[in-house]
Amino acid sequence: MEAQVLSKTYEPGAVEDKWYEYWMERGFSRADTDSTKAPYSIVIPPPNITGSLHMGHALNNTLQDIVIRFQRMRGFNVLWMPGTDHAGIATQNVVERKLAEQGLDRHGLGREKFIERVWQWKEQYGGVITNQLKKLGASCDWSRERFTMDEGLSEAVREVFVRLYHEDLIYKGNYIINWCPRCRTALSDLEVEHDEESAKLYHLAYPLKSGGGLITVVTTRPETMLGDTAVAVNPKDDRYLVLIGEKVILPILYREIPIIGDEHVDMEFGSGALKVTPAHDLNDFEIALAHGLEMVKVIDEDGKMGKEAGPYQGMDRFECRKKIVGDFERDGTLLKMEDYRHNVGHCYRCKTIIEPTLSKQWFVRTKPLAEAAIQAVTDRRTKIIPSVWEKTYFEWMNNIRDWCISRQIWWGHRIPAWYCEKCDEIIVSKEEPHSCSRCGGREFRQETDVLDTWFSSALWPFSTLGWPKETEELRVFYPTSVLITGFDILFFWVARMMMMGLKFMGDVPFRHVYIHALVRDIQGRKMSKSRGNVIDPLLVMKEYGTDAFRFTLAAFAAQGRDICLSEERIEGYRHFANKIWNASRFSLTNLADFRGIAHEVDFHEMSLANRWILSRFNETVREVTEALEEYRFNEGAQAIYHFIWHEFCDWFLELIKPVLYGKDDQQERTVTQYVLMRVLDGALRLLHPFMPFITEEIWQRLPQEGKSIMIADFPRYDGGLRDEEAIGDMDLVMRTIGGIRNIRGEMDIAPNKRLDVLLLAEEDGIRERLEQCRKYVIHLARVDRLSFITSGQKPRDAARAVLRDMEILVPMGKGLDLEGEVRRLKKEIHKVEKDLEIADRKLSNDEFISKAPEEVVEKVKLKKEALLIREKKLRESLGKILEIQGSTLSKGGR
RNA sequence: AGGCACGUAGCUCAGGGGGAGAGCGCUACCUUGACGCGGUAGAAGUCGGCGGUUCGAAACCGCCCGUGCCUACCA
Repeated sequence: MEAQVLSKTYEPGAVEDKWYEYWMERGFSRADTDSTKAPYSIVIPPPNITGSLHMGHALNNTLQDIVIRFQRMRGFNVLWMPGTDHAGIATQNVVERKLAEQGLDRHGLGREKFIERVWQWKEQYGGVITNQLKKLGASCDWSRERFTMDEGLSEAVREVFVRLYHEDLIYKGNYIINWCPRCRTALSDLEVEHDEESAKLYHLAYPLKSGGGLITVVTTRPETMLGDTAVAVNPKDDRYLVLIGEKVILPILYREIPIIGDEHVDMEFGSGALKVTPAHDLNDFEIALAHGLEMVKVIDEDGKMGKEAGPYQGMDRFECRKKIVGDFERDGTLLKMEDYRHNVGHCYRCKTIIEPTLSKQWFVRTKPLAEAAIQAVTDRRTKIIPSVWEKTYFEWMNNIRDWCISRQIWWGHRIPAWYCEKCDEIIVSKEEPHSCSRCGGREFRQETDVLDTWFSSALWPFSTLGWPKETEELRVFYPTSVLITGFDILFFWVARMMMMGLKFMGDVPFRHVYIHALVRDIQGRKMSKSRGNVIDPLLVMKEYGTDAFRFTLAAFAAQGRDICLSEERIEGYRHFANKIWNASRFSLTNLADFRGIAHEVDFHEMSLANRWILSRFNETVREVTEALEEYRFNEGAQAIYHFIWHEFCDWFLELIKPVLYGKDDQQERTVTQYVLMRVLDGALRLLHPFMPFITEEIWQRLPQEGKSIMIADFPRYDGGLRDEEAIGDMDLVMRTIGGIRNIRGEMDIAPNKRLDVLLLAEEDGIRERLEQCRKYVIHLARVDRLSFITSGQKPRDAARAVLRDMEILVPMGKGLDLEGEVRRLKKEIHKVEKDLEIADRKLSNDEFISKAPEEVVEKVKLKKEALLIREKKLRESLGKILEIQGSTLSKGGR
């Protein structure tokens, strides 16, 4: 017998890289456009090239890999399309910071040189995250890896831009946008984070032009008063009605501005009079448009006061605020200052306070695109899972606003628009134009703005497949099967892919959208570097093994919104991996001399243990398959966990040990080896999507011919293996053994002491069934002699366990702990009585009898009968014990 | 301000209209020839509170309390 040499514990570090390389070298994850198999595809949410693997990536990609491996094993032609995102602002910031360390800045370098530097940086560090994904086991088709700025994708971006522009779905316009003075770029609404902050609410008095009156306005940003071009009041407001049409003298600058009536003004808030600063507030901007007001920009791109700011020119906006407040105070026109909490917008990248600013930007007209995207989800061409997110999706889509897509940075897709040097005509085309369509001029300057990073991301599901070319990839793999992502980018990304996919492909980009939770720390906080609460997935993988980590993520994936990762859980699943390892070690040792079976064995001829485990395995196949089909990762994980540990290891392996060790029945031994082999192999396959590495490591040692478990068939449910009788008989065995063990525990009997056990089973068939599996009971409960008795033969001095269909007695002689036994029996009687009470209450309720479904009533009746029998037996037993106790006492035994 | 989640054993969390579950932790015992990263047994919860629907609610509905998140142009 050649012994397999396996170490006593599973060491993940030693095998993970080896198998990943093996898979990749042999191209097991490669998709094939010529395949006759049905296609199954997922596009990865492309991580930023600046990124390094965090918990969110780990969860997201683990779930994708589980689905991908599952579907691949089920026989689909699988494509998992990988790639990375150029991450405009983020990447530019990183490189700028690096330059700053060398005392350089991008302006000194110039645009071209700077972009060159970014590409260099990308070559050097951009692959970090993809290597980390490989560590995680992600079975992407790396031969197709794409980057949002590579040539093909850039062409797709230009194509889309040009087509949208010519359909008037992209326009350039003056608008108030979110400006980050530090990044010096416009941001979309989504890129602004709102946080509640403490501030002051200033009450400022503006003098009326006609005579000595004053009107009070209220603001949190006094410095913007320099750009005020009106004061607005609600036309329904009696206090101010007469003032509408009057003029106000703007303090400090002494500009005349009108008092206007506008219904948007809230009469309840502050004084009910609103200072209108169209160039620095969205709301004011809209009022100004409606009333044809002037728009005066007083804050510049760098956050400093501009030339319209009069005496404050050149000051930082917050310094200016202090100064102006001081000036008002001095003049006695600062009427009040109160504490106030309100939301302030911050740049999502650098946390600088956003300055709403009037600016000329490029926009996508989103409403026409959104209609189709709403329709596609309404009629379920794309299904959002879990469906609660549909509501959020609709809410946003229905209230969508035009999308500001231009960014004043350098790293990104430069907008394909050119301005004629002679007449300023805008020409939008994929390549630089030859001559101006209006004046025939031949000199052009290209638009300097680049596109929002999410613009190229929106095209990802088809641009990565080769669009605008008509490729085989598009034909086979579009629409993709599912998109798996966190809810934090539902609007940023999912919604926009829906719009673009429908617009340019004429079909939804994915059939399903599965939204998973975000990973938070143990206090439920979002993990972030600044909070210092990050758990580094790479360290976790190193310490506990990738498989244990992946399994933990899958097991946690149920929660709606949050996953608070606990290291104890990961440790628990490391133990699970080790358990699998050792069960396999045991199995392999005992399979060493297995040479296969001569001919197929009839399932119904097999031993109880064999039929039972095959039947249970089969059920587990069904559970795991159904769970994964519906993205219920935690349920799949739990089903396979329970099967392997608590059925395969706890019971099956223990049950078959005598068979494997014994030499007498070679036929049963061979069949059992066969079943062991089959179930172990099947369990590994079921587990493979969750734990790819350990399953491969073990599977390769099994006597089989396959190249890799990764491309082996996923087990299929087999109706022929369903065996209710085996399940029922094993239940009897397990309860009997449990009863004996319980007595052992309660009576404090040493585990290795062999017992004489008496079974009283008078019900029909129970005794016969138990007779057939007595060997299991004898072995696992460490029984010396197992005898069946009738109720007349009950010994007095026995510890007993009363089950619903039998009694287990262990004669104890003098060793019987009378008091302990009395206590235990009383406790059980109490429990039974309580259950009886509940059953009685139900059965004596006429309405229950008449209204509850028949099977429920029947169930309660049966239960009551069983309880009554059990109660009777327990009382009998108690009586016996008390009798002994009484006689012992009367003999003066105490 | 609106909206959406969540509140179940000491901890982390499943489940979900008819007998309260798992893992970890805890207690006791066990080096039984795969595994002490193990085994066996055990203790432990008025399923956030109050109402309602129902024959029956931990689950469905309403309100309240607590927590978290998302959306929003109240200066």
